[in-house]
Amino acid sequence: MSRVNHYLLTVYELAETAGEPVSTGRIADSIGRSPAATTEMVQRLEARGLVDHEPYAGVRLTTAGRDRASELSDSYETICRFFDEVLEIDDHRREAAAVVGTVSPAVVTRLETTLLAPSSSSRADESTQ
Amino acid sequence: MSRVNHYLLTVYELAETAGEPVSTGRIADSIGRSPAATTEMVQRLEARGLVDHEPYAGVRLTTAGRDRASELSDSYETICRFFDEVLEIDDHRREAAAVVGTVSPAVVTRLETTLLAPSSSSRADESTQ
DNA sequence: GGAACGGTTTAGGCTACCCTAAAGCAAAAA
DNA sequence: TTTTTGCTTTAGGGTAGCCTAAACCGTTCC
Repeated sequence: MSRVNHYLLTVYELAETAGEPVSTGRIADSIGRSPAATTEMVQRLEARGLVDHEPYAGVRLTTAGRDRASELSDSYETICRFFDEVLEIDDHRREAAAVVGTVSPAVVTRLETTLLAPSSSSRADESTQ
Repeated sequence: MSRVNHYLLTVYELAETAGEPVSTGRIADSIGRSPAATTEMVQRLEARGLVDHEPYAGVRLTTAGRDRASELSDSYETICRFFDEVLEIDDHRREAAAVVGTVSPAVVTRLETTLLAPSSSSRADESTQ
């Protein structure tokens, strides 16, 4: 996904688990980039109105940022489940993170449908047999 | 996919349909970039040993380039079919182009399996009913 | 042969991202 | 209160990709 989306989703997840404000260091660790690169990207997120950044303290999602991150998170979850349950990919989280934001909402919607109607070849059947 | 892969696959497809050498102008039109950007990328492909570039004439794939492009093409076809036949995405070519090279070979392999065992909710069943 | 034309390449410049090193800040320790 | 410490930000620099405008090349046409 675009770098911006990746950072935004990361902030969202960290905010959910550890609360706000989220420090740039935490984001950097989580996303595997240098603190400097993270500060820079945080400033870009702020310029787009997705987060509020208080220097040396951390960031908080704006309403717009939270909304967008939430959608991203839903898409991520769907893709993740598809990779895990249908395709049985070991590293489904990484794979999902790579494609979320790359595929259109239409693809995500159709994947959701697929998850609701499990194929005869998927592991998702296990619970229905 | 990475830009390099996108250009490489495009060269491969154009070479298949119109033969070599492939002009940079053709590549530019096909990929939707300026001729200048295309020349630049062609030089990068050449630096990586994927194509031979004769200035003002065009490019020819090297053996390494053709091999890699061929794999890319197979992955693209698989993803394309999945998006078309299983997810029924209208713009499946564009969507597929966006994710090929982003997902791992493991995902492509598993998608192939899925295509061989169509789900009850997919259009792929039409031919089997 | 020479000029005009169309496609190609080079020049110069821009944004997005990333890094390391240095500077800055705030909170804890002395 | 001063110093130390740890995290954050800024400074400076690099690569990938893209663009427009200008220079360039080969071919075609006079």
